[in-house]
Amino acid sequence: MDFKSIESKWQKIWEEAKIFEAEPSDKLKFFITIPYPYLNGNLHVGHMRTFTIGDSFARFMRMKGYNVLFPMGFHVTGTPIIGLAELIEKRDPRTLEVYTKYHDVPLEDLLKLTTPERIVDYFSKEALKAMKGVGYSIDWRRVFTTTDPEYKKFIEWQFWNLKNKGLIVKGSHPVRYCPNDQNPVEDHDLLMGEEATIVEYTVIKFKLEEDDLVFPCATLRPETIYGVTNIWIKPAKYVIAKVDGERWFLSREAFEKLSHIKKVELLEEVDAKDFLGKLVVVPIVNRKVPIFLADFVDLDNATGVVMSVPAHAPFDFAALKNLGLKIEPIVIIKTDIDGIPAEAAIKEVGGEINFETLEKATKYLYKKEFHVGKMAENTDYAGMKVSEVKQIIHDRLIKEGYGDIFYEFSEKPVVCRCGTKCLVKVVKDQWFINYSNFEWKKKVLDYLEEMKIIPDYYLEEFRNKVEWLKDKACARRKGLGTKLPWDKEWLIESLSDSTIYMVYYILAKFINEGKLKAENMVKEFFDYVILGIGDLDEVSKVSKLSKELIEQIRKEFLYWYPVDLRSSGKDLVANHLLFFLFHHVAIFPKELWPKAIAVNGYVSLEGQKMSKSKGPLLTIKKALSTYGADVSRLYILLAAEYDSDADWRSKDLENLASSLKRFYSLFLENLKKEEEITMLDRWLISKFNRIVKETNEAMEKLQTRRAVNLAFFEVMNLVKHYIKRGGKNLSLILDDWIKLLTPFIPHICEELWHTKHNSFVSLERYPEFDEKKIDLEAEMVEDYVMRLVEDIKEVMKFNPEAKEVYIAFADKWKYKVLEALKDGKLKDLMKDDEELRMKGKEVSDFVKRILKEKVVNVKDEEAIVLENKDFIEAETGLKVLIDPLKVPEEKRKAAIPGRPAIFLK
RNA sequence: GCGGGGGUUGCCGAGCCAGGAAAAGGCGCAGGGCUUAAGACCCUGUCCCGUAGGGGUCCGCGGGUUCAAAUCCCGCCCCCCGCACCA
Repeated sequence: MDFKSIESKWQKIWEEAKIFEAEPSDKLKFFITIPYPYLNGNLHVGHMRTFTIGDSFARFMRMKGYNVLFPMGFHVTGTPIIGLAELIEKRDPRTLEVYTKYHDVPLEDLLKLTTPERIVDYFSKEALKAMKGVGYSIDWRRVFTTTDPEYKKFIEWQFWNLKNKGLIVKGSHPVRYCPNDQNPVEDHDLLMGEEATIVEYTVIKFKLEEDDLVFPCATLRPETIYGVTNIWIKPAKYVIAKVDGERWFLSREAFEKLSHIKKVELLEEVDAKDFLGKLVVVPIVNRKVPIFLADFVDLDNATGVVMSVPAHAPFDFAALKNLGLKIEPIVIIKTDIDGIPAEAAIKEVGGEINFETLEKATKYLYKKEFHVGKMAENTDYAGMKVSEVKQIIHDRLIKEGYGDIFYEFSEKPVVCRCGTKCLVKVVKDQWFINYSNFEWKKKVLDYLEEMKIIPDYYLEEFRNKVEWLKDKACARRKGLGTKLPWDKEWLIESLSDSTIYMVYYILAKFINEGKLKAENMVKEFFDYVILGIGDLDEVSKVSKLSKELIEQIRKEFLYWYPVDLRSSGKDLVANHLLFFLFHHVAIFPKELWPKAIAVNGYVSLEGQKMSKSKGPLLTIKKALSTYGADVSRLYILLAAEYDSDADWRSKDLENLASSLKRFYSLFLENLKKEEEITMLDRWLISKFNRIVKETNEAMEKLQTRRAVNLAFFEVMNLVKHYIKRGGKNLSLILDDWIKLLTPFIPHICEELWHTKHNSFVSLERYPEFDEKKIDLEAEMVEDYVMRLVEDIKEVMKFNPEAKEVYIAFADKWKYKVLEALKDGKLKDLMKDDEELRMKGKEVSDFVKRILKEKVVNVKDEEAIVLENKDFIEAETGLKVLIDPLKVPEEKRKAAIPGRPAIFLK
């Protein structure tokens, strides 16, 4: 058999029969969406995981009787595609290598992709091919690309809507910036320092006693201002610069950095030594403290001027000690530490005074004081928590004119791909989406409690992320996309133009049919169709669309919306999925907010992380050509559950492929008609029915791994057992088994289904649990036989020479006692039954044992053994004889109902 | 640092939310079958002990609750992911 030809055959037939094209009907609808992929490369098996989970669920719901809409589009807005086009144009060797080697793009094709348009065109065709090749049940009439003119109209409408609601604001914020490229730098544009984050230092202005020269000390612990005893500068050259109308004493590096944040003017260069011993005034505290020199001061960190708090900063403590200066540390934070905290911290981590221990001690103390520390009596905030006071003092300093902010990287150096050291720049007059808006957040938080999050522990993650979300810059200077309609200098950033586009799938069908054009898509049109606002006659007039069409679109929108499930990779939790919620909550009435979100994990390759830009990468194209669609689908569903990561291992794929082949031929070999129904057949039906139940339960929770495990492997085990036991009527479950597997391996199932039927199994009803099919008797009998075989085999270990096995069943009285015990009438029985009373001890031992062991309760043990004699003999290689007399008495006595005595000879 | 997830038998990975199996499944390994042979496939075994169906020790570490804990509680150690203006 050739799975690949089966797959393309059914894909073609499905497409021709249009069975996945969804139209409103009187059935219950189910609208499932997966985030459209970003097309700066070919789709890979990571995409395949997310899409396959979605597709299996879409197929499952379809078979459950829902009218399922599963659409797809392509995301191309933003900068990476432009960047890629430039790199290809430049014939960048690394890019050419990655795209030919990992993205499977033939070199001749790749070399042509020198413009964003060609890249979009090329990869969208490839993506379409790949997705169709996996057999996704997508309604392809609704496909679109985010640079379509109609899409831009939609985005413009969305942004006007947000703006009118006051959710778009202007502001400034710090970004990582390359002074050479004069552009913000993204992670993948970095040579070094990807880990670095932007840290906000508080700058505290200490003024020189004799004039107004400012010593701006940068600190992460503004609350320690009460403990300042001196300030430190490095014995080196500094500069004096004009900053905000003041004269600041700064390192040369700090001056450079500051020049990107605010207007600064270099006044003169000075030598630190000239300031040694001069006095400065500590703001708020109004204490005069001296300036000292210290080598540990880093000119390239923040301002290059630091304040000294020996009681709470191990470096300061050690430096003062080293200088032999008699300066008394001032303790201003209380924890459980006695004495001087900095000193204690140094002791705690090892005592040696060197850079490493001081670093460790600093970290230790910072952590401790931040979490459990309280401000001491000699401060303005006695008794308050350090964690709270920190912010209060920071704000107070700025408010009173003694403070400022300085941004710095947490790790250094941070180097751009061009080789230049990056710095932090504050971008001004930027457009933001006002996610920090309290009421907006509140609405989202409240709604989270109502919606379904899969897996459920992600609810907590979402709550936290909503709290944490700050305003987001939503516009850029560079990239593909839609211009901000009220400020055409700016392009709407790509995470912001992809938040409510699920609406667009409903419009896209009409657009692709040519019924709806960009020129029709005016504000009134969207307002009416999406929000139900406006007058139909008026809307028809300004949009130049017929009233019928407008009404139809409105109706279809209301039929399909809201989104019932958005299923996505976990990388989108802290960004897209949040924005998706925020924008829905802001724009739509509550009944149109999304119902559920599901999150799945990544895929690695033989234990290695995949990377689009560095490799390794396995494209869907390659996976399909190597393993085929159904094998890949089954594998990726099985590889991991929920958000845990899956590891793609070719060895396992191969094994799975042969299992599928076995399944395929097993099916074809067992098509023949049923013979008489036996106890074993009843067992098969009963057990299968249990699996049907569990598979349904698993799918309802989107546990595809569990579902596949049950529907394929567990059933396979049943079938193997059944055949080994001599079962002849496998066809009893085959139809249902095929249906059970259709969401996962639709092509093979469709092929096998058509050996007997003319319908599409993709549209059949999914098997449901049927209580009546549970057959406890048949299950018990099977358990009994297998237990007996197991026991005989166990004993065979000790008597490998045995030729025969003698079986003796438990004495009659034991069955009587068991019955009575079950009915709770054991006491009565013992009273009435003379024989049992005689056996007092024996009876109580027996009762103890059956309470401990699970008793298989079957009716006629002898009949069962006789019926299965052939099987037992075949399994054990022993001759089975029912002859109590040949079984030694002590063994016979040990027999209990359901577990006969056996004796090997 | 903050937040989320996790540490299970050689490996991967269920089970733990609803406490009562040496602990599913797969891989690997060993033995057997099949085959001219290899591969594939099928069967059996895979913590330790045991000449009778049994016993013992196990689920990051250390405590606790319980007749009973991988499963509940407390403390500790370690690992992974996110922290943005970027898709």
